[in-house]
Amino acid sequence: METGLEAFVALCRKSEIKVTPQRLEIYKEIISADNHPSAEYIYQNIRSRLPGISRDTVYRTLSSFQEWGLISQVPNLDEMIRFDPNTQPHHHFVCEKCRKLIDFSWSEFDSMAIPAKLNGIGTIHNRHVEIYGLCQECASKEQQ
Amino acid sequence: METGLEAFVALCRKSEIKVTPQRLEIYKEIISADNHPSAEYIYQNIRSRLPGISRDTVYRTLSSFQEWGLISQVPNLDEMIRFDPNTQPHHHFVCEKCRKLIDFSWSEFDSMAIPAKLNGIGTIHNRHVEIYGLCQECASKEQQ
DNA sequence: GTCGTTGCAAAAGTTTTGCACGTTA
DNA sequence: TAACGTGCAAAACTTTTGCAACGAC
Repeated sequence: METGLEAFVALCRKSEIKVTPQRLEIYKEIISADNHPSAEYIYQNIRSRLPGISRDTVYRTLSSFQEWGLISQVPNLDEMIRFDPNTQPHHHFVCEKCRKLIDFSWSEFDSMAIPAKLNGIGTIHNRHVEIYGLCQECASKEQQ
Repeated sequence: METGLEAFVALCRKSEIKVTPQRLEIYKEIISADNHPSAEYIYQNIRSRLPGISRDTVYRTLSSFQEWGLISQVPNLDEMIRFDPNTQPHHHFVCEKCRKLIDFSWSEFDSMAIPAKLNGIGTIHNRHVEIYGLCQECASKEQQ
């Protein structure tokens, strides 16, 4: 925890990023929360310590932290909900550029034993793979 | 296509669900679109054929279709973006009830060859597993 | 003092809800 | 005709943006 904060301040000094109370609190909240918080959750939790903070500071700071490689976004397809006429369990290839989704099956994965570390984690219902990359169309456009 | 539509009408008749022009168009759009469309995409595409249709009909119909098992939602953690202080590639266990996320690594999966079917699909950058279930806390509450 | 950051306010975009009217069976 | 479905309008909620004031270095 301490180490994380110190590393943050050191990185800022080195990278000419200004250290502000808001950034410190947001960073502290993310590394101490164990639930992969959302922007709104962070905002609500910080308000008691920094009463004047505004939502947009939280959003902008999180966006900056991502840019600087301090945090990452939990993989999520889109901000929009998308629908699938295939109601059977299956996996997805996701084009990072055009967001096209291609279904595929992977029986070898489906029948694979789950890591031993997950034994006491709870009840497992199903599993899903997402493979990210560029689809053929986008990959060929990229080369031009 | 035809078969899908006929099956839809048959299911409706059997289940005392009313067949309306809006429902038919929305269903047709989903099964013919190859891109796992969003509600907004479906709305925009149907408007030319059903000029009077409203957004909320599309949303409510999609919600009904899900309830009836005709379509599924593409797996997505939440409507909100969530952040992760762990910037290394890793996988997630997702509790379906409290939405808690637990990180885990799975080197056996990471080094597994990707299905041959995906060979010509494009450029692959990375892959991510999501395991869905109930965490220990929620599973024990469930039993009570 | 300079320039990056912040707060405020407003807006954009997705999704939900209440209510009166229309339509299906 | 009875019950369900739809359209309209408004609202809730997450996220983004423009601008003036503030604060870190």
